[in-house]
Amino acid sequence: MDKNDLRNKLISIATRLFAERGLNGVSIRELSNAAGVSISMISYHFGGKEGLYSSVLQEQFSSFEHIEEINNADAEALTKIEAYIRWIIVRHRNNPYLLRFYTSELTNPTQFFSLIVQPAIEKVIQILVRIIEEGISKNKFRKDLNPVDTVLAIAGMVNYYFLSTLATQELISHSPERDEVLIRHYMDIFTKGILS
Amino acid sequence: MDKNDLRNKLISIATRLFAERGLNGVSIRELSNAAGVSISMISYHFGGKEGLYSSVLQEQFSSFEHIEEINNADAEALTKIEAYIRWIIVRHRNNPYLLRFYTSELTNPTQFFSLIVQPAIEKVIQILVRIIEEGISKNKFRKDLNPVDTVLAIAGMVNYYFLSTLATQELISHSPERDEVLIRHYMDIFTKGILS
DNA sequence: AGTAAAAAATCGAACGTTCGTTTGAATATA
DNA sequence: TATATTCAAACGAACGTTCGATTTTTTACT
Repeated sequence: MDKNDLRNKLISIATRLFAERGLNGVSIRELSNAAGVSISMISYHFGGKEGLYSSVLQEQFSSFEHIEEINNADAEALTKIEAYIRWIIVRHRNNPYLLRFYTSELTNPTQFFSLIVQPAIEKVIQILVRIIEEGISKNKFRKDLNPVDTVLAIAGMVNYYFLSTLATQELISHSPERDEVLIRHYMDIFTKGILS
Repeated sequence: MDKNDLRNKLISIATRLFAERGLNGVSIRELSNAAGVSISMISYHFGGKEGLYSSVLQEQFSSFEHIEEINNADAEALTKIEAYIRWIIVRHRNNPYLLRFYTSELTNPTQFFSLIVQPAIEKVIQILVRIIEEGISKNKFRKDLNPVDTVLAIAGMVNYYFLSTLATQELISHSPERDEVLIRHYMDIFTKGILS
């Protein structure tokens, strides 16, 4: 088998299993059995169990690299904000790793955080702040808005989506249609609050 | 030592350690060492490691029982909403267990969820929905608001607070003063969106 | 193109460690 | 004296890693 074939296969299997039970909830024996290889392959290809877990996390956060597409669109600030909300919900809805990383299981969580997560968050915040500032400077948004705090208000709505889809599945049924209803509702309330 | 003394001591120590590293990240040897007793005490008093963990979780979610105090206050709907936001932030700020429970580590997470968490969430949502409906019926809020979705928008802001305080500590410094600024900002944006 | 040598990939077994639980004796409390 | 609590020791199971042998793939040379 080609080297990358097995690597990708192990990452794929690990992504599913770690999502369900976390780093310490899955053994390398279960992982290697599911892949049909011996347990030594995980140490060989990833340098150990945590190396495999880090690869999974890294892949999960890599999609944030494409956030800039939102800002490149030739649209008004409010449209960009809605595009961001829709983009992040579609891409990351029901993604357990957005929560897993908060409840750290790594031996050195700080290192992973500063390497992978913090740059991703910083990039998103920066771009959104720029969008808000653009809206203010064009007199579309209220002049007294604090851009950073406003970004936090937007991100709050979106973040709640991950929590609610994961935690309250039996309370509130989620679906693409329900996504749209909530996005419209969020934007509706939010729009009236920030327009000048 | 009195029975309840040791029980409370173990729960106290476990609350701190489990918060940092999760159920599988802490061994009963470390827990019992910290308490200065033998490891068999955990099985004796809690029926095992998961029994201790469940006791910790249960205690963390019990404070939601006091949510009704918010609704009893003789105040307008908008004031109650602000009171809710302040209440939950003050009580649960930086509480890692609000995230830990989402990334399940229990052998039977469904059972704990339906017994402890779901009733707590349902109660909070019900009370907030009632507050929104009250605001609508008194012509304070827009008549076309969907109460449930509006609650989700509010809860989104608050939930984000837990995430951001835990995850972005190095990005955005949090403090009681910062709490107030953000609460004011949230309420400011939100108010303009829901008033009739 | 064919072959031999080198490198990479895989395996199975074994290692030492740590885990949570159990047990029976000892101590404290009523 | 009877009951509840605590202890130290031991148990078997599971864990992640390592190691030498074996197989597969790649490279180098004719």
